Amino acid sequence: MNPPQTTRPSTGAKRPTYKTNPTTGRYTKAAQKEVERAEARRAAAGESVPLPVAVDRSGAITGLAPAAAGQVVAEAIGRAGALTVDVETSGYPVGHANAALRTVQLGDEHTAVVLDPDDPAQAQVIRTALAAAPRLHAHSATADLVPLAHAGLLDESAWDRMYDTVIPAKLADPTSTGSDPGLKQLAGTVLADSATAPEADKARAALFKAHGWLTDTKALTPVERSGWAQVDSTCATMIRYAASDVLDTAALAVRLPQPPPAVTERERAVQRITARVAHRGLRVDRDQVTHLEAVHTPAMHAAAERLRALGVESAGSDRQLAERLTELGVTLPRTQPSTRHPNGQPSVAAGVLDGLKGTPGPAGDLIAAVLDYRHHETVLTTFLEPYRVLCEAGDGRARPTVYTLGTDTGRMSCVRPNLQQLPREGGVRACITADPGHTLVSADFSGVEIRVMAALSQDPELIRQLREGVDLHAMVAELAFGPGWTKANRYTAKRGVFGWAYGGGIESLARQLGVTADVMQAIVDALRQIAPAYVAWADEMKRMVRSGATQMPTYAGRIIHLPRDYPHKAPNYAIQGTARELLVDALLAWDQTRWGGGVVLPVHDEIVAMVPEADAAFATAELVRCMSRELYGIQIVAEPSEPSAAWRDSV
DNA sequence: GCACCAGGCGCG
DNA sequence: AAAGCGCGCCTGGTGC
Repeated sequence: MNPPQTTRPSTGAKRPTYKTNPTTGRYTKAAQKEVERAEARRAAAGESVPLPVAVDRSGAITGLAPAAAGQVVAEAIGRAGALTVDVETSGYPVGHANAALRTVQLGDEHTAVVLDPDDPAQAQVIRTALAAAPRLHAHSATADLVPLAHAGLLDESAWDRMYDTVIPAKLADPTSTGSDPGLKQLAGTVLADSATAPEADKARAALFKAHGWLTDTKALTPVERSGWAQVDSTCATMIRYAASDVLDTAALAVRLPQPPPAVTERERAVQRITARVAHRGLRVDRDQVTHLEAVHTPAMHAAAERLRALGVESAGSDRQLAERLTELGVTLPRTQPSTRHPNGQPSVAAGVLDGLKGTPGPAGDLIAAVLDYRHHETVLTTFLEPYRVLCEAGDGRARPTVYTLGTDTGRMSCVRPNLQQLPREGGVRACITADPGHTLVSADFSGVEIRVMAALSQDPELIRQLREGVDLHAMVAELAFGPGWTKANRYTAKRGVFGWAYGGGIESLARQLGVTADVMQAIVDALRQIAPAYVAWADEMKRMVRSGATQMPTYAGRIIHLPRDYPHKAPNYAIQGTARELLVDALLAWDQTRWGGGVVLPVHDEIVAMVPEADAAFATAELVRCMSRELYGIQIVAEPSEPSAAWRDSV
């Protein structure tokens, strides 16, 4: 093994020459400032050390030859029996023109080696180490494995060996790990004083600030503004920052409480399945994006014009809107009090405005215009524009990351882009398409919440209704509104039942539903009469939390951590968390079919999967089979959608 | 000019 | 005492 090189001072860029005053020979004021700024930047960056380097927990940096780096990594694998991996990128998503893998960090909790993947010798070290490690650790592994796979440094089979620290972190009681699963916060909470990441991140932030670079970059952030793209990866500050993630992740891997192996394996399996969409992506139909933009853009502008004519200059300003509506004689409710607004602010939310839609005169026109404006604005800015950017700045594919334990109930979440929140109507979903020769099949659980309610509470009446296909919401509507109940009454009853089942108060729900407290009370009385065992079960859940029992095991063995300070949330956590396990089981079952290796997208109670065109009908039937099962004697049922090359509206 | 918050809204 | 639940992303507005 080569002896480690000693750390050496910066060889950085040549210092620029500055203007001096010709008579005095001194720097001008502006030049003086420039000198100071350059000095501050150098100080924030620290010395520069060519990669690869090794970094220990004290932050000491040791320069290495590539072969020696491989040796240090091999020793870490030997010590830990696993390799912790982390990467730094340019901050742009894979597929984007500016996407780049900048450094790769490998090691254990004692030593992290920072490598430059652009150097062929170091790339080989990375490849060899990643292939050799019997186990891999990362925190939020998708962010590391996807860029590594795209750089050809590993393949998706690496998931078979990945033990993501997010899994034990999110399975643990959030009061012990903090609600934010981000590594910096988690390391600070779990590792306390021995954490290296929080301080390293502070230094990194100071460096970005000294250069005026952005931390929070978007797809359209100019590359010269992005700190992640611009920063010198060989400066001590970035080396320590990069290394700290490995050091802390490796430490977390051995310190986080380990769930039962069967639970861990189940979570690893579903993470592997949902990671495919992040690796391979789904094709965005640019023509559909263009078509919808051509509809929504002029409509939004027209609505903004109407708003101006009615006295609201800035169409997106809720404050101006509230002011104008008040001038026109409308009384608005107030939002929740906060530190900034101790009395709340006048609320102009859709729920409020919907109830005022019929107001005669300019106020009514104003409300109609703003609801119209908001709709078009949301569709354009939240969905269509980001999709267009994926086509123009990227390769036309959306590669969302699915967080399989994204929420405190255990539900999954989805980011960059969040394909779980696409409008059900209006053709936005059709922007997401299958690859040529393939089709999207999908199915959703029917009435899964009510079925889980019945399963958990074992309410005999709910069970009977589900078996006989009786409409609970219609029964509630009949009891609450009388025999002449309407479809609208049934919808109100449905919202009331779920709202109350999840802990809502009569007054607050009545306000949300736009009914009197008496009507809301009648809905609740009806539910109590129809499903008393369910109501008793919900009460018992809350009582348990109040008495300190906050751990509810699901049928799959995962513990749902009920929020100690909010007993009224317990029934919802139990139901939502149990329904999540049904989704996991369906994904695991789907993975055992012949389409198992393909791209899937879970959407809480729906699964979308890409399959070869010719298989559409059979695959749909199989997907329904994978989603169907029995839960505590209750049939869990799935409803297929028509297969299609583009994701279909859901109504 | 950036980071952060609140309100709002998309989904389940 | 009472509190519908869970998310992610957008804009406007504020504060540094």
